[in-house]
Amino acid sequence: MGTGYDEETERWRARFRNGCASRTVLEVLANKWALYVLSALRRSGGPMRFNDLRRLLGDITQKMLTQTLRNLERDGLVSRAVYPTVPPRVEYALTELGLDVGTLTDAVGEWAVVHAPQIIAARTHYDERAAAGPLPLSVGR
Amino acid sequence: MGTGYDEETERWRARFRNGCASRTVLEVLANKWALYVLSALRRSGGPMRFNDLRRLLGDITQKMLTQTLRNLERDGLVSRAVYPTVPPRVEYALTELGLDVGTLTDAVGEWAVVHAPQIIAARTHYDERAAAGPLPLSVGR
DNA sequence: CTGGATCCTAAATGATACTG
DNA sequence: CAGTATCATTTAGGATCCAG
Repeated sequence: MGTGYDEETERWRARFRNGCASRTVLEVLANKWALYVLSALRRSGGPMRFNDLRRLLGDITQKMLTQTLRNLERDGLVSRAVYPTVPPRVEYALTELGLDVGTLTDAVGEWAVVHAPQIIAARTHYDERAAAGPLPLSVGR
Repeated sequence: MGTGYDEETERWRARFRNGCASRTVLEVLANKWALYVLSALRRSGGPMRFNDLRRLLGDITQKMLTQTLRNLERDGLVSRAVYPTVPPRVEYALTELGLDVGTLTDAVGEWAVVHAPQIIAARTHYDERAAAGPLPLSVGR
């Protein structure tokens, strides 16, 4: 027994049932701080220490910075170098993969500067209509 | 009194303090189902009814499909047309903006098919090392 | 200086039952 | 058919304190 879908459709469905590559990438980037940490490391052009990042990012807590850096390290975008001096010195830098993801975030950024305003506008418009009470009956277009 | 950063750095910090456009876009796309719903509507090339989407997506619940569609509609990516027949008939389709976001998700997809395997590999490698116990002392590299 | 450990709140997701 | 409402569970994010 099949599912009632043709083979091409089945392939399309299978693609996201077992983990879609696009979503893996989006999950890496879409948490609250990842983009900013990557951007900071990119801007510096070299390694940055923990507290330099912390100060630059301003209102990130230690915990979230640690967590974000750990995730980026785990995903291979950031490298972590520990110098066992006292006081300790830890430097974070982009890996090749982390550098490469910059081409993608640039693409996102370019699309965003053009279209994010439209999204915001649509959102505002939608919220205003919703606040005005239930629609009379949106028939067709 | 300033913050101790130069003007260019201050501009960089300000950019994400009050809402970064890239993050707005990522937040729209990075929930569990948005990408798949957009992809389904794109594939169909025309409007789709609620239960057609539901069946095609397979294991999405009614609630999550409704929620995802509402958000996409609110953000201006999807349009909703209600035909007050009985039983009711509701059709969802991509707006121009929703169609346009396809160029972005394509870019994400292309980067992803090349690099997601590297991310997965890095992750596995990291987890294996972590499971092997605390590292002896990672000096430098 | 770096960051681990804990406790807490809020948000996302999901299961289930009900309705015009 | 296309939802809404409710409750439970999971995950993300954050505040605070402590330690090598």
